[in-house]
Amino acid sequence: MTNATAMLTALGDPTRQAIFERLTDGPLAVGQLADVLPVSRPAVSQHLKVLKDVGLVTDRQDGTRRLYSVDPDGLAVLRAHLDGFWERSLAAFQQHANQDRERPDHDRDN
Amino acid sequence: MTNATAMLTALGDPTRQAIFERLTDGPLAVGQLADVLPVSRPAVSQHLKVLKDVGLVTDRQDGTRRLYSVDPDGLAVLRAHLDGFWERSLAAFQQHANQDRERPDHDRDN
DNA sequence: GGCTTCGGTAAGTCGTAGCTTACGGTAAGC
DNA sequence: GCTTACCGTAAGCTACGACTTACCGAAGCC
Repeated sequence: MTNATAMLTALGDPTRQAIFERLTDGPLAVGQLADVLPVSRPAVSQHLKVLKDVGLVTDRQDGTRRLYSVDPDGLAVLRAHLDGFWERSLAAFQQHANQDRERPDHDRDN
Repeated sequence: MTNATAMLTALGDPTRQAIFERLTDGPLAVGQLADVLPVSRPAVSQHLKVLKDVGLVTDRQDGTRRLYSVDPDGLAVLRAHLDGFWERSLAAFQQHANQDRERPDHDRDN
């Protein structure tokens, strides 16, 4: 399982999506996230661990608090993977279109 | 739950990731996918239904078979959502950097 | 009309992911 | 030192989702 697929799996959970989306607006502490989200603080902490393990967020100490932010590098990896999907599907589509043009009689494709 | 978040949730499952990735190389029938993947044909069928419901794939009849392909429009929506993450996190990062420059004596903000 | 291929759906099992409460540990403030 | 604020981890419960087998329908082929 590559990094990008692990990131996709991590972002599969709606709560983690919400956490990550909040972090895109700027760094937040665990308690701040728990105040906004409909889950307990330990739950947020566990989700952050998952996001951190796959490289989507980073954490830094700030006194007694711990600030989490999105990791631009991790997000870049995920975007690159999606771009790969895009290019390959586009290429496959074009090839399919060409095959249709070469065989205009073709078959039933609806 | 917007379309993009639903797509992310759908792609959270590794098997669905594998299915989707195969489809980026071109259209495939259910049986063809099941032959390659380590799960049964009904399982593939169920996963395809999920991917179809969120708009990531489309299906078309081909005789007794049913061909599935990635939906470029759906994939575009997902990419746009990721781009939103990217831009917002970048903006937040720049703002944070500016704040640090304005107050080099370090801070405690809130 | 049979027969085969292909695929969607129903029903049921089982593992695990997500959540909670409870606890311990560290840093700041008095 | 004591207390408070903040957070991570352990333990345990529960719900859900991914999978299987079994069944049935639809489209081609003889």
